[in-house]
Amino acid sequence: MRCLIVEDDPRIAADLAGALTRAGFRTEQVADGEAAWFRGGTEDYDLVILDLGLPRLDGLSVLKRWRAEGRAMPVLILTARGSWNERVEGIDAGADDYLPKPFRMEELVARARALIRRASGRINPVQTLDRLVLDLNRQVASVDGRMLNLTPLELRVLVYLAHAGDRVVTPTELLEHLYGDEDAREANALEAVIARLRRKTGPGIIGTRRGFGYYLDCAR
Amino acid sequence: MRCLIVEDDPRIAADLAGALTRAGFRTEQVADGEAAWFRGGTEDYDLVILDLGLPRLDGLSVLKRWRAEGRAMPVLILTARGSWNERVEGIDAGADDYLPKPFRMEELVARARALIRRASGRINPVQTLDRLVLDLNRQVASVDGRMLNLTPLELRVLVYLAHAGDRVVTPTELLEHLYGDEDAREANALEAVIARLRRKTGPGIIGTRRGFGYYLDCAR
DNA sequence: CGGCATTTGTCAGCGAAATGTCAGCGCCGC
DNA sequence: GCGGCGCTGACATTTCGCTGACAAATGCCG
Repeated sequence: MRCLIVEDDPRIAADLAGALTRAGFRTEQVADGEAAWFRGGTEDYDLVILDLGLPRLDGLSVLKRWRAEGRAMPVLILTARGSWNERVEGIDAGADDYLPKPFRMEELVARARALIRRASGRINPVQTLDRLVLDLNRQVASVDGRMLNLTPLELRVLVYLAHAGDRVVTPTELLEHLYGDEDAREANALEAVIARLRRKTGPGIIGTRRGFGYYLDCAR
Repeated sequence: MRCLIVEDDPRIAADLAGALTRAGFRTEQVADGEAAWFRGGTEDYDLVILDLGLPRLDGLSVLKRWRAEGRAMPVLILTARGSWNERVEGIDAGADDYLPKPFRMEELVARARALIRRASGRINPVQTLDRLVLDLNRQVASVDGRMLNLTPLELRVLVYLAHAGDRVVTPTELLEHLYGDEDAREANALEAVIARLRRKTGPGIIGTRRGFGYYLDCAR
Protein backbone atom coordinates (compact mmCIF):
# COMPACT_ATOMS: atom_id res chain seq x y z
CA MET A 1 0.00 0.00 0.00
CA ARG A 2 1.64 3.13 -1.27
CA CYS A 3 0.44 6.49 -0.05
CA LEU A 4 1.32 10.01 -1.17
CA ILE A 5 1.04 12.76 1.42
CA VAL A 6 0.64 16.26 0.03
CA GLU A 7 1.04 18.72 2.87
CA ASP A 8 3.14 21.84 3.19
CA ASP A 9 3.21 22.00 6.97
CA PRO A 10 6.15 19.75 7.88
CA ARG A 11 4.79 19.02 11.35
CA ILE A 12 1.42 17.78 10.11
CA ALA A 13 3.10 15.92 7.30
CA ALA A 14 5.32 14.12 9.78
CA ASP A 15 2.33 13.19 11.95
CA LEU A 16 0.45 11.85 8.97
CA ALA A 17 3.43 9.89 7.78
CA GLY A 18 3.90 8.42 11.23
CA ALA A 19 0.31 7.28 11.64
CA LEU A 20 0.06 5.85 8.15
CA THR A 21 3.39 4.10 8.37
CA ARG A 22 2.31 2.47 11.62
CA ALA A 23 -0.87 1.42 9.85
CA GLY A 24 1.21 -0.39 7.27
CA PHE A 25 1.46 2.14 4.46
CA ARG A 26 4.58 3.05 2.58
CA THR A 27 4.43 6.85 2.60
CA GLU A 28 5.98 9.49 0.40
CA GLN A 29 5.69 13.23 0.87
CA VAL A 30 5.62 16.30 -1.27
CA ALA A 31 5.06 19.84 -0.08
CA ASP A 32 3.86 21.84 -3.06
CA GLY A 33 1.21 21.53 -5.72
CA GLU A 34 3.47 21.29 -8.74
CA ALA A 35 5.42 18.43 -7.26
CA ALA A 36 2.22 16.75 -6.14
CA TRP A 37 0.71 16.89 -9.58
CA PHE A 38 3.80 15.45 -11.14
CA ARG A 39 4.31 12.65 -8.66
CA GLY A 40 0.67 11.68 -8.59
CA GLY A 41 0.54 11.73 -12.35
CA THR A 42 3.56 9.56 -12.99
CA GLU A 43 3.65 7.16 -10.07
CA ASP A 44 0.98 4.74 -8.96
CA TYR A 45 -0.40 5.34 -5.48
CA ASP A 46 -3.10 3.45 -3.66
CA LEU A 47 -4.09 6.57 -1.78
CA VAL A 48 -3.39 10.30 -1.71
CA ILE A 49 -3.85 12.55 1.29
CA LEU A 50 -4.25 16.04 -0.09
CA ASP A 51 -4.14 19.32 1.77
CA LEU A 52 -5.86 22.16 -0.08
CA GLY A 53 -3.73 25.15 0.89
CA LEU A 54 -0.52 24.55 -1.02
CA PRO A 55 2.20 26.73 -2.51
CA ARG A 56 2.62 26.99 -6.30
CA LEU A 57 -0.59 25.18 -7.22
CA ASP A 58 -3.55 24.69 -4.92
CA GLY A 59 -4.89 21.30 -3.98
CA LEU A 60 -8.18 21.52 -5.83
CA SER A 61 -6.41 22.32 -9.09
CA VAL A 62 -4.05 19.43 -8.57
CA LEU A 63 -6.99 17.12 -8.07
CA LYS A 64 -8.86 18.42 -11.09
CA ARG A 65 -5.79 17.97 -13.26
CA TRP A 66 -5.31 14.41 -12.11
CA ARG A 67 -8.91 13.53 -12.86
CA ALA A 68 -8.73 15.26 -16.23
CA GLU A 69 -5.74 13.10 -17.06
CA GLY A 70 -7.65 10.04 -16.00
CA ARG A 71 -5.81 9.31 -12.76
CA ALA A 72 -8.36 7.57 -10.58
CA MET A 73 -6.60 6.81 -7.32
CA PRO A 74 -8.59 7.54 -4.18
CA VAL A 75 -7.96 11.01 -2.78
CA LEU A 76 -8.73 12.09 0.76
CA ILE A 77 -8.87 15.85 1.19
CA LEU A 78 -8.02 17.65 4.41
CA THR A 79 -10.20 20.72 4.93
CA ALA A 80 -10.50 23.40 7.53
CA ARG A 81 -13.29 22.77 10.03
CA GLY A 82 -16.64 24.11 8.99
CA SER A 83 -15.78 25.15 5.48
CA TRP A 84 -18.58 23.09 3.98
CA ASN A 85 -18.40 24.82 0.61
CA GLU A 86 -14.82 23.70 0.28
CA ARG A 87 -15.99 20.16 0.84
CA VAL A 88 -18.62 20.34 -1.84
CA GLU A 89 -16.08 21.77 -4.26
CA GLY A 90 -13.71 19.00 -3.39
CA ILE A 91 -16.26 16.33 -4.08
CA ASP A 92 -17.13 17.95 -7.38
CA ALA A 93 -13.45 18.06 -8.28
CA GLY A 94 -13.31 14.31 -7.82
CA ALA A 95 -12.33 13.81 -4.20
CA ASP A 96 -13.42 10.55 -2.64
CA ASP A 97 -13.59 11.78 0.90
CA TYR A 98 -12.61 14.66 3.09
CA LEU A 99 -11.61 15.01 6.69
CA PRO A 100 -12.11 18.25 8.61
CA LYS A 101 -9.10 19.51 10.58
CA PRO A 102 -8.40 18.88 13.35
CA PHE A 103 -8.98 15.15 13.34
CA ARG A 104 -7.96 11.99 15.15
CA MET A 105 -5.27 9.91 13.57
CA GLU A 106 -7.35 6.82 14.24
CA GLU A 107 -10.11 8.25 12.15
CA LEU A 108 -7.78 9.14 9.34
CA VAL A 109 -6.49 5.60 9.21
CA ALA A 110 -9.99 4.11 9.32
CA ARG A 111 -11.16 6.31 6.49
CA ALA A 112 -8.02 5.62 4.51
CA ARG A 113 -8.66 1.90 4.76
CA ALA A 114 -12.31 2.30 3.83
CA LEU A 115 -11.38 4.42 0.84
CA ILE A 116 -8.98 1.86 -0.45
CA ARG A 117 -11.46 -0.93 0.05
CA ARG A 118 -14.02 1.04 -1.90
CA ALA A 119 -11.71 2.17 -4.61
CA SER A 120 -10.09 -1.11 -5.47
CA GLY A 121 -11.27 -2.20 -8.82
CA ARG A 122 -12.07 1.25 -10.00
CA ILE A 123 -11.79 1.94 -13.64
CA ASN A 124 -9.07 4.15 -15.05
CA PRO A 125 -10.18 5.83 -18.24
CA VAL A 126 -8.01 5.27 -21.27
CA GLN A 127 -5.79 8.07 -22.54
CA THR A 128 -5.84 8.85 -26.21
CA LEU A 129 -2.96 10.84 -27.64
CA ASP A 130 -3.64 10.99 -31.33
CA ARG A 131 -2.39 7.69 -32.74
CA LEU A 132 -1.35 6.34 -29.34
CA VAL A 133 -3.82 4.91 -26.85
CA LEU A 134 -2.84 3.99 -23.29
CA ASP A 135 -5.07 1.76 -21.19
CA LEU A 136 -3.80 1.56 -17.62
CA ASN A 137 -6.54 -0.84 -16.61
CA ARG A 138 -5.44 -3.51 -18.95
CA GLN A 139 -1.85 -2.28 -18.91
CA VAL A 140 -1.66 -2.16 -22.65
CA ALA A 141 -0.95 0.38 -25.34
CA SER A 142 -1.96 0.52 -28.96
CA VAL A 143 -0.94 2.54 -32.00
CA ASP A 144 -3.46 3.08 -34.79
CA GLY A 145 -5.57 0.41 -33.12
CA ARG A 146 -2.78 -2.15 -33.30
CA MET A 147 -1.98 -3.68 -29.92
CA LEU A 148 1.59 -3.42 -28.71
CA ASN A 149 2.81 -6.17 -26.48
CA LEU A 150 4.76 -4.02 -24.05
CA THR A 151 6.90 -5.05 -21.10
CA PRO A 152 6.41 -3.28 -17.78
CA LEU A 153 9.41 -1.05 -18.26
CA GLU A 154 8.44 -0.08 -21.76
CA LEU A 155 4.95 0.86 -20.66
CA ARG A 156 6.31 2.94 -17.80
CA VAL A 157 8.41 4.94 -20.23
CA LEU A 158 5.43 5.54 -22.46
CA VAL A 159 3.21 6.60 -19.58
CA TYR A 160 5.85 8.97 -18.33
CA LEU A 161 6.28 10.57 -21.72
CA ALA A 162 2.54 10.81 -22.14
CA HIS A 163 2.26 12.60 -18.85
CA ALA A 164 4.96 15.04 -19.87
CA GLY A 165 2.87 15.94 -22.92
CA ASP A 166 4.94 17.57 -25.63
CA ARG A 167 7.71 18.45 -23.21
CA VAL A 168 11.14 17.00 -23.95
CA VAL A 169 12.22 14.67 -21.16
CA THR A 170 15.91 14.32 -20.39
CA PRO A 171 17.41 10.84 -20.17
CA THR A 172 18.51 11.63 -16.62
CA GLU A 173 14.96 12.38 -15.59
CA LEU A 174 13.68 9.18 -17.15
CA LEU A 175 16.42 7.11 -15.57
CA GLU A 176 15.61 8.57 -12.20
CA HIS A 177 11.96 7.75 -12.68
CA LEU A 178 12.51 4.19 -13.84
CA TYR A 179 15.10 3.23 -11.25
CA GLY A 180 15.62 5.23 -8.09
CA ASP A 181 18.84 7.13 -7.51
CA GLU A 182 20.03 4.20 -5.43
CA ASP A 183 20.33 1.51 -8.09
CA ALA A 184 21.33 3.54 -11.10
CA ARG A 185 21.95 2.01 -14.51
CA GLU A 186 24.10 2.87 -17.46
CA ALA A 187 22.57 5.51 -19.68
CA ASN A 188 22.58 2.86 -22.34
CA ALA A 189 19.98 0.78 -20.53
CA LEU A 190 17.47 3.48 -21.30
CA GLU A 191 18.53 3.68 -24.91
CA ALA A 192 17.98 -0.03 -25.22
CA VAL A 193 14.48 0.27 -23.79
CA ILE A 194 13.66 3.12 -26.13
CA ALA A 195 14.97 1.14 -29.07
CA ARG A 196 12.83 -1.85 -28.23
CA LEU A 197 9.85 0.42 -27.71
CA ARG A 198 10.31 2.05 -31.08
CA ARG A 199 10.55 -1.29 -32.76
CA LYS A 200 7.11 -2.07 -31.38
CA THR A 201 5.44 1.30 -31.89
CA GLY A 202 6.85 1.96 -35.31
CA PRO A 203 8.13 5.41 -36.31
CA GLY A 204 6.44 8.71 -35.49
CA ILE A 205 5.64 7.99 -31.85
CA ILE A 206 8.78 8.61 -29.82
CA GLY A 207 10.98 11.44 -30.99
CA THR A 208 14.55 12.32 -30.06
CA ARG A 209 15.93 15.79 -29.64
CA ARG A 210 19.63 15.27 -29.91
CA GLY A 211 21.42 16.56 -26.82
CA PHE A 212 18.18 17.13 -24.92
CA GLY A 213 16.06 14.04 -24.61
CA TYR A 214 12.93 12.27 -25.73
CA TYR A 215 9.37 13.36 -26.41
CA LEU A 216 6.08 11.96 -27.62
CA ASP A 217 5.80 12.82 -31.26
CA CYS A 218 2.08 12.24 -31.41
CA ALA A 219 1.31 14.59 -28.50
CA ARG A 220 2.10 17.81 -30.32
CA MET B 1 -33.39 7.42 -8.37
CA ARG B 2 -35.09 5.91 -5.37
CA CYS B 3 -33.98 6.93 -1.90
CA LEU B 4 -34.93 5.60 1.53
CA ILE B 5 -34.75 8.02 4.45
CA VAL B 6 -34.42 6.40 7.87
CA GLU B 7 -34.88 9.09 10.48
CA ASP B 8 -37.04 9.26 13.59
CA ASP B 9 -37.11 13.02 14.00
CA PRO B 10 -40.00 14.12 11.76
CA ARG B 11 -38.62 17.62 11.25
CA ILE B 12 -35.24 16.43 10.03
CA ALA B 13 -36.89 13.73 7.95
CA ALA B 14 -39.06 16.33 6.24
CA ASP B 15 -36.05 18.53 5.52
CA LEU B 16 -34.15 15.61 4.04
CA ALA B 17 -37.07 14.57 1.91
CA GLY B 18 -37.50 18.13 0.66
CA ALA B 19 -33.89 18.59 -0.32
CA LEU B 20 -33.59 15.19 -1.98
CA THR B 21 -36.84 15.56 -3.84
CA ARG B 22 -35.72 18.91 -5.18
CA ALA B 23 -32.51 17.18 -6.24
CA GLY B 24 -34.49 14.71 -8.31
CA PHE B 25 -34.85 11.73 -5.96
CA ARG B 26 -38.02 9.81 -5.27
CA THR B 27 -37.98 9.58 -1.48
CA GLU B 28 -39.60 7.23 0.99
CA GLN B 29 -39.41 7.45 4.77
CA VAL B 30 -39.39 5.13 7.71
CA ALA B 31 -38.93 6.12 11.33
CA ASP B 32 -37.76 3.04 13.21
CA GLY B 33 -35.14 0.34 12.84
CA GLU B 34 -37.40 -2.64 12.32
CA ALA B 35 -39.27 -0.95 9.51
CA ALA B 36 -36.02 0.23 8.00
CA TRP B 37 -34.56 -3.24 8.00
CA PHE B 38 -37.63 -4.69 6.35
CA ARG B 39 -37.99 -2.05 3.67
CA GLY B 40 -34.31 -1.93 2.82
CA GLY B 41 -34.17 -5.70 2.71
CA THR B 42 -37.14 -6.20 0.42
CA GLU B 43 -37.16 -3.16 -1.83
CA ASP B 44 -34.44 -1.92 -4.13
CA TYR B 45 -33.09 1.53 -3.39
CA ASP B 46 -30.39 3.51 -5.09
CA LEU B 47 -29.48 5.16 -1.83
CA VAL B 48 -30.26 4.99 1.89
CA ILE B 49 -29.86 7.87 4.34
CA LEU B 50 -29.53 6.26 7.75
CA ASP B 51 -29.71 7.92 11.14
CA LEU B 52 -28.07 5.91 13.89
CA GLY B 53 -30.27 6.74 16.88
CA LEU B 54 -33.45 4.85 16.11
CA PRO B 55 -36.22 3.23 18.16
CA ARG B 56 -36.67 -0.57 18.22
CA LEU B 57 -33.43 -1.40 16.39
CA ASP B 58 -30.45 0.90 16.12
CA GLY B 59 -29.01 2.05 12.81
CA LEU B 60 -25.75 0.16 13.00
CA SER B 61 -27.56 -3.13 13.54
CA VAL B 62 -29.83 -2.43 10.62
CA LEU B 63 -26.84 -1.78 8.42
CA LYS B 64 -25.01 -4.89 9.57
CA ARG B 65 -28.09 -7.03 8.91
CA TRP B 66 -28.44 -5.64 5.42
CA ARG B 67 -24.82 -6.33 4.60
CA ALA B 68 -25.06 -9.80 6.10
CA GLU B 69 -27.96 -10.49 3.78
CA GLY B 70 -25.96 -9.27 0.82
CA ARG B 71 -27.78 -5.98 0.30
CA ALA B 72 -25.20 -3.75 -1.30
CA MET B 73 -26.94 -0.42 -1.86
CA PRO B 74 -24.98 2.69 -0.87
CA VAL B 75 -25.69 3.86 2.65
CA LEU B 76 -24.96 7.32 3.98
CA ILE B 77 -24.92 7.50 7.76
CA LEU B 78 -25.84 10.59 9.77
CA THR B 79 -23.79 10.88 12.95
CA ALA B 80 -23.63 13.28 15.84
CA ARG B 81 -20.84 15.79 15.43
CA GLY B 82 -17.53 14.76 16.88
CA SER B 83 -18.42 11.18 17.68
CA TRP B 84 -15.55 9.87 15.63
CA ASN B 85 -15.73 6.39 17.11
CA GLU B 86 -19.27 6.08 15.89
CA ARG B 87 -18.06 6.93 12.43
CA VAL B 88 -15.39 4.30 12.50
CA GLU B 89 -17.90 1.71 13.60
CA GLY B 90 -20.21 2.75 10.82
CA ILE B 91 -17.55 2.31 8.22
CA ASP B 92 -16.69 -1.07 9.61
CA ALA B 93 -20.36 -2.06 9.52
CA GLY B 94 -20.38 -1.39 5.79
CA ALA B 95 -21.37 2.25 5.48
CA ASP B 96 -20.26 3.97 2.33
CA ASP B 97 -20.07 7.43 3.85
CA TYR B 98 -21.16 9.45 6.83
CA LEU B 99 -22.17 13.02 7.42
CA PRO B 100 -21.78 14.70 10.81
CA LYS B 101 -24.80 16.59 12.11
CA PRO B 102 -25.56 19.38 11.72
CA PHE B 103 -24.93 19.70 8.00
CA ARG B 104 -25.93 21.79 5.05
CA MET B 105 -28.46 20.30 2.71
CA GLU B 106 -26.28 21.23 -0.26
CA GLU B 107 -23.58 19.07 1.16
CA LEU B 108 -25.89 16.15 1.71
CA VAL B 109 -27.03 16.29 -1.88
CA ALA B 110 -23.50 16.53 -3.18
CA ARG B 111 -22.41 13.51 -1.18
CA ALA B 112 -25.50 11.56 -2.13
CA ARG B 113 -24.73 12.14 -5.79
CA ALA B 114 -21.12 11.16 -5.31
CA LEU B 115 -22.15 7.97 -3.54
CA ILE B 116 -24.47 6.94 -6.31
CA ARG B 117 -21.88 7.75 -8.92
CA ARG B 118 -19.42 5.54 -7.04
CA ALA B 119 -21.83 2.74 -6.39
CA SER B 120 -23.25 2.35 -9.86
CA GLY B 121 -22.04 -0.84 -11.34
CA ARG B 122 -21.68 -2.60 -8.06
CA ILE B 123 -21.60 -6.35 -8.03
CA ASN B 124 -24.57 -8.51 -8.80
CA PRO B 125 -25.24 -11.64 -6.78
CA VAL B 126 -24.89 -13.71 -9.96
CA GLN B 127 -22.30 -12.48 -12.39
CA THR B 128 -21.95 -13.80 -15.88
CA LEU B 129 -18.66 -13.02 -17.56
CA ASP B 130 -18.83 -14.74 -20.89
CA ARG B 131 -17.85 -18.34 -20.22
CA LEU B 132 -17.53 -17.85 -16.48
CA VAL B 133 -20.50 -17.63 -14.12
CA LEU B 134 -20.13 -16.68 -10.46
CA ASP B 135 -22.96 -17.23 -8.02
CA LEU B 136 -22.11 -15.54 -4.76
CA ASN B 137 -25.24 -16.69 -3.04
CA ARG B 138 -24.38 -20.33 -3.50
CA GLN B 139 -20.64 -19.64 -3.52
CA VAL B 140 -20.01 -21.61 -6.66
CA ALA B 141 -18.55 -20.97 -10.08
CA SER B 142 -18.96 -22.63 -13.43
CA VAL B 143 -17.26 -22.47 -16.80
CA ASP B 144 -19.23 -23.28 -19.96
CA GLY B 145 -21.94 -24.60 -17.69
CA ARG B 146 -19.56 -27.06 -16.06
CA MET B 147 -19.44 -26.70 -12.28
CA LEU B 148 -16.03 -26.08 -10.75
CA ASN B 149 -15.39 -27.57 -7.36
CA LEU B 150 -13.55 -24.60 -5.92
CA THR B 151 -12.02 -24.15 -2.50
CA PRO B 152 -12.87 -20.98 -0.58
CA LEU B 153 -9.57 -19.34 -1.38
CA GLU B 154 -9.81 -20.13 -5.04
CA LEU B 155 -13.28 -18.64 -5.21
CA ARG B 156 -12.09 -15.51 -3.48
CA VAL B 157 -9.43 -15.03 -6.11
CA LEU B 158 -11.95 -15.50 -8.89
CA VAL B 159 -14.42 -13.10 -7.33
CA TYR B 160 -11.74 -10.48 -6.86
CA LEU B 161 -10.64 -10.76 -10.43
CA ALA B 162 -14.24 -10.61 -11.60
CA HIS B 163 -14.77 -7.51 -9.55
CA ALA B 164 -11.78 -5.92 -11.20
CA GLY B 165 -13.33 -6.54 -14.62
CA ASP B 166 -10.75 -6.39 -17.35
CA ARG B 167 -8.29 -4.58 -15.14
CA VAL B 168 -4.97 -6.27 -14.55
CA VAL B 169 -4.53 -7.02 -10.85
CA THR B 170 -1.03 -7.03 -9.40
CA PRO B 171 0.03 -10.02 -7.29
CA THR B 172 0.68 -7.62 -4.43
CA GLU B 173 -2.88 -6.37 -4.54
CA LEU B 174 -4.25 -9.88 -4.58
CA LEU B 175 -2.02 -11.00 -1.74
CA GLU B 176 -3.10 -8.05 0.31
CA HIS B 177 -6.71 -8.84 -0.39
CA LEU B 178 -6.46 -12.55 0.40
CA TYR B 179 -4.42 -12.21 3.56
CA GLY B 180 -4.11 -8.92 5.41
CA ASP B 181 -0.80 -7.10 5.65
CA GLU B 182 -0.36 -8.63 9.08
CA ASP B 183 0.00 -12.30 8.16
CA ALA B 184 1.72 -12.05 4.82
CA ARG B 185 2.59 -15.08 2.73
CA GLU B 186 5.26 -15.85 0.22
CA ALA B 187 4.42 -14.57 -3.22
CA ASN B 188 4.50 -18.19 -4.27
CA ALA B 189 1.42 -19.03 -2.23
CA LEU B 190 -0.61 -17.00 -4.67
CA GLU B 191 1.03 -18.63 -7.64
CA ALA B 192 0.10 -22.00 -6.24
CA VAL B 193 -3.53 -20.97 -5.84
CA ILE B 194 -3.63 -19.62 -9.36
CA ALA B 195 -2.12 -22.81 -10.69
CA ARG B 196 -4.72 -24.96 -8.94
CA LEU B 197 -7.45 -22.64 -10.13
CA ARG B 198 -6.33 -22.88 -13.70
CA ARG B 199 -6.22 -26.63 -13.51
CA LYS B 200 -9.91 -26.53 -12.63
CA THR B 201 -11.08 -23.78 -14.97
CA GLY B 202 -9.09 -24.91 -17.94
CA PRO B 203 -7.28 -22.44 -20.18
CA GLY B 204 -8.65 -19.13 -21.37
CA ILE B 205 -10.08 -17.95 -18.07
CA ILE B 206 -7.26 -16.51 -16.02
CA GLY B 207 -4.60 -14.68 -17.95
CA THR B 208 -1.14 -13.49 -16.91
CA ARG B 209 0.63 -10.37 -18.04
CA ARG B 210 4.18 -10.98 -17.08
CA GLY B 211 5.49 -8.20 -14.87
CA PHE B 212 2.00 -6.75 -14.35
CA GLY B 213 -0.31 -9.31 -12.87
CA TYR B 214 -3.39 -11.41 -13.51
CA TYR B 215 -6.66 -10.72 -15.26
CA LEU B 216 -9.86 -12.44 -16.26
CA ASP B 217 -9.44 -13.44 -19.83
CA CYS B 218 -13.13 -13.92 -20.41
CA ALA B 219 -14.03 -10.41 -19.21
CA ARG B 220 -12.62 -8.58 -22.20
C1' DC C 1 -10.04 -37.31 21.46
C1' DG C 2 -8.00 -39.26 17.33
C1' DG C 3 -7.76 -40.23 12.57
C1' DC C 4 -8.83 -39.04 7.93
C1' DA C 5 -9.68 -35.87 4.08
C1' DT C 6 -9.30 -31.49 2.34
C1' DT C 7 -7.23 -27.30 1.91
C1' DT C 8 -3.40 -24.40 1.94
C1' DG C 9 1.59 -23.01 2.32
C1' DT C 10 6.44 -23.84 1.23
C1' DC C 11 10.22 -25.38 -1.34
C1' DA C 12 13.28 -26.32 -5.19
C1' DG C 13 13.92 -26.33 -9.85
C1' DC C 14 12.95 -25.14 -14.52
C1' DG C 15 12.10 -22.46 -18.61
C1' DA C 16 11.04 -18.32 -20.62
C1' DA C 17 10.65 -13.54 -20.72
C1' DA C 18 12.54 -9.17 -19.49
C1' DT C 19 16.28 -6.39 -18.86
C1' DG C 20 21.27 -4.97 -18.71
C1' DT C 21 25.64 -4.67 -20.98
C1' DC C 22 28.73 -4.32 -24.60
C1' DA C 23 30.82 -3.36 -29.01
C1' DG C 24 30.32 -1.34 -33.15
C1' DC C 25 28.25 1.72 -36.34
C1' DG C 26 25.59 5.45 -38.47
C1' DC C 27 24.24 9.87 -38.66
C1' DC C 28 23.64 14.62 -37.04
C1' DG C 29 25.53 19.03 -36.46
C1' DC C 30 29.39 21.78 -36.45
C1' DG D 1 35.32 15.62 -42.49
C1' DC D 2 35.05 14.65 -37.88
C1' DG D 3 33.69 13.98 -33.20
C1' DG D 4 30.42 12.22 -30.47
C1' DC D 5 25.72 11.21 -29.34
C1' DG D 6 22.53 7.99 -29.84
C1' DC D 7 20.99 3.65 -32.23
C1' DT D 8 21.31 -1.28 -33.04
C1' DG D 9 21.93 -6.26 -32.66
C1' DA D 10 23.92 -9.87 -30.06
C1' DC D 11 24.70 -11.77 -25.91
C1' DA D 12 24.66 -12.27 -20.71
C1' DT D 13 22.19 -11.94 -16.67
C1' DT D 14 18.46 -11.43 -13.84
C1' DT D 15 13.85 -11.86 -12.71
C1' DC D 16 9.45 -13.87 -12.98
C1' DG D 17 6.04 -17.19 -13.01
C1' DC D 18 4.81 -22.14 -13.39
C1' DT D 19 4.98 -26.85 -11.73
C1' DG D 20 5.02 -31.00 -8.85
C1' DA D 21 5.92 -32.81 -4.56
C1' DC D 22 5.69 -32.45 0.06
C1' DA D 23 4.54 -30.48 4.66
C1' DA D 24 1.58 -28.05 7.60
C1' DA D 25 -2.85 -26.51 8.91
C1' DT D 26 -7.66 -26.99 9.08
C1' DG D 27 -11.85 -29.17 9.55
C1' DC D 28 -14.93 -33.07 9.89
C1' DC D 29 -16.61 -37.26 11.58
C1' DG D 30 -17.01 -41.03 14.41
